[in-house]
Amino acid sequence: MTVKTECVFIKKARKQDVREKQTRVQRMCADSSGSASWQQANMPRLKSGGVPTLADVARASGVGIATVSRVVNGGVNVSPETLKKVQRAVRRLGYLPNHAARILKGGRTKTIGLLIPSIADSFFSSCAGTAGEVAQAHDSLLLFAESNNDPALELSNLAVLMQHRPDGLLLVPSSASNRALRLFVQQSPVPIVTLDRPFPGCAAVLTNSFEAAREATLHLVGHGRKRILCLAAEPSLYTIRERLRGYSDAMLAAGLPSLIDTSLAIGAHNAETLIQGHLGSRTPPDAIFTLKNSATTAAYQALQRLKLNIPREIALIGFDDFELAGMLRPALTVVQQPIEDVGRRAAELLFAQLGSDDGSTPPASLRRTRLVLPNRLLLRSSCGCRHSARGPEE
Amino acid sequence: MTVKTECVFIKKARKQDVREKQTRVQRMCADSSGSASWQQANMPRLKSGGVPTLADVARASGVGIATVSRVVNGGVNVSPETLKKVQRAVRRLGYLPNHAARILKGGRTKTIGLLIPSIADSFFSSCAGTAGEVAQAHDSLLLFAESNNDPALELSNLAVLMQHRPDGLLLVPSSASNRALRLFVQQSPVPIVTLDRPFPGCAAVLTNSFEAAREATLHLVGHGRKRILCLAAEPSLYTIRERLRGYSDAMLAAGLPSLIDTSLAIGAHNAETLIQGHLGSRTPPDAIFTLKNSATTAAYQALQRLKLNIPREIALIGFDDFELAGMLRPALTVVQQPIEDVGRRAAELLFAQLGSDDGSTPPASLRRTRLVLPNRLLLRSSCGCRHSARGPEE
DNA sequence: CTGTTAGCGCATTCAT
DNA sequence: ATGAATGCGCTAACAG
Repeated sequence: MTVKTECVFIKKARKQDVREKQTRVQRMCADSSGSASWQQANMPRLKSGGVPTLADVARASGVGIATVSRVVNGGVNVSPETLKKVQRAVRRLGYLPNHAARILKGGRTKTIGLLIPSIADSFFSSCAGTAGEVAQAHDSLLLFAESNNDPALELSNLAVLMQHRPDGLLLVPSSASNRALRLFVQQSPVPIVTLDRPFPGCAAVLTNSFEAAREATLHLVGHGRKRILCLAAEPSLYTIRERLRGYSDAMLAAGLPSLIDTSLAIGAHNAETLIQGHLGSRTPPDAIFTLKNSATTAAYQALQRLKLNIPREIALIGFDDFELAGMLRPALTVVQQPIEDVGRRAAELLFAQLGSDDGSTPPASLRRTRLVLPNRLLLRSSCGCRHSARGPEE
Repeated sequence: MTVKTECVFIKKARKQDVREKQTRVQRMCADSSGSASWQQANMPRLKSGGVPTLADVARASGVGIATVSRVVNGGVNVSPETLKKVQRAVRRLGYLPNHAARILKGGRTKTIGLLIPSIADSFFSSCAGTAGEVAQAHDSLLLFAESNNDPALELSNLAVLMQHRPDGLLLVPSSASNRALRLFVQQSPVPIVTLDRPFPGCAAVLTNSFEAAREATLHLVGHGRKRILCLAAEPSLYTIRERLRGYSDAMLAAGLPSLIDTSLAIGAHNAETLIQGHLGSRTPPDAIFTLKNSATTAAYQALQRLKLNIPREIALIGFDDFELAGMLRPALTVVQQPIEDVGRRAAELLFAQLGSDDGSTPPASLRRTRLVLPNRLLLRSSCGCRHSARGPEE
């Protein structure tokens, strides 16, 4: 017994040591009188050392631990007096329930994992924003991780994410053919909703890239453009592929030859050389359709430098709107994605699958839902349209 | 005993029920032969029902629970054979350590709380991005919450955040005079680093708003501008106040009258009316200095609509660079903030305070560190400078 | 090298 | 209305 006492003491001492850095109040007990009451002297030492716990509040308010728990969880079956008393202690000690302990009891963790290529990308940060709103409405927090579109990183970060036992997952899969990810999805213990790109076995919230690209291309065709250059980077991405498909489909339908260049890399300089190359060919393009925001700005920039008149000499349509697209000279015609809706709807779909806290089982059909949000061709000037500069959205 | 058995059964059944949605494999035990071995029939049911645990892996690989733990944590003091055996079981079951349980043992949670006004704001999402990189380097995850610059929301979301016991906090305080937040900071069990705005008692990573605003204003003065209108929204924010101070200081030094309008709200339309008002006055401005990104674009837009020539009729300098600032006609001169550094340095500072996992106590001086990163006046054309269109950064 | 065990803080049951 | 006791999954301190 003495041995055990000794052990306990050592343990407490260590813990004390560890928490010292984090602790504001250090109720000393070095002066505890003798060893007769080591337990009494010890108890408060340990308990008050770190972050306050239920037990601390219980002791401070002179009630049982269960009572405090009841108070914290809504205060049912607690007499008004004790309620007050405990609440005061809670405030005084700055008690906050330890989420980890709650999780361990098996309930929801009230967190949603969000795995996206990059939070610095405005597309994804917008999604994250609206998804976060929805999460907040469900009293949940967002747990972020980035994949950089790198399947390996994606997987490892996914593992880290899952260790935190999120209730569900919002995912922008780097590739649909990722074997390991596929496996993970199949045996995922929590519902997964993908954004922007589909993944087999997952619910998904997408935009109709194909149709929008098709429409945009046909719009250029309608302006009499014959040689429409389609400029893109990262053709491995689902959205890019779909847009390429839409472009090709339209060109085919119009009986025009597809001009696709997916060799565009990051950086405007490359774009300029690249575009210059195309312009110098014996059959130069009379329009450019860019499939990505960075491509759009790069192309615009390059055309500016080359002193080409937009849209007279060469028309331009970009995929994805951006804040200043309407402020440029000429204002850019773009395909506008309902970005914020993507994040919001995805989060809503996820929480729908989670069900309403109680044991209600939501319809299994949700697990395969595929939501395709419509894009919109935002006509401004760069496509050749005569655009009044005073549109409502500028 | 029978009663207890009954209870246990019910409990398991409930848990089973709850986890049913999340479970892929449902090893049935409804056909378990008789009730003689209900416990045996029950054990595997529970254990294999939900997410696999250490015990599951232990059973599957025929070793003890501690051994599995050792394997998972680096595999020291484990024979090569058992190592293989356990690792196989881990993979087969798809075991992932339950983070909550680890937390409960008192260690680091490997999460950093990030409380920012809005993740959709490119400034903060960039910060978040680099902060996330740092976190990832420290094997940590970012836990996001938004405040919308609303002290009340900030506080409540802070509470939610803290329940997850992050190891530290990255905070963009909505206001330095928030009493409750002050109190929280004082007794926070974890280190806090603020970004973009200081807060008493916290380490902070800022940019030199005052000096930069002063410099920008003086630059306009140097171009011979006399009536420089300073346009801003949300003058309650620290950064805006500092920039206003810098502007005023410069104007005073130049012997010019300060023209400040902080009534700018969100939305370009308002800006136009507002600017029109100023232009119609008997002493119209010959330059505008905007203190915020949205103000800059709004002003630019308004000037475009009013057909005013920039910079001939009116010069423009904005605070905060943005992607297309160099692509506009004319290219905008702006104060460029080291946004990504802010996030990175703040995170680094936080982890420095956290110490290197072991018990090493980092210098207490870190807790009060105030890092002021230099802004840079990026001269383009809108200020009146003759700007070669082929600068390296365009 | 390996298994057994004691809590971490909490919600929950059961007994009062 | 209240308190004591249990166990969630895990790590760390032991005993073999």
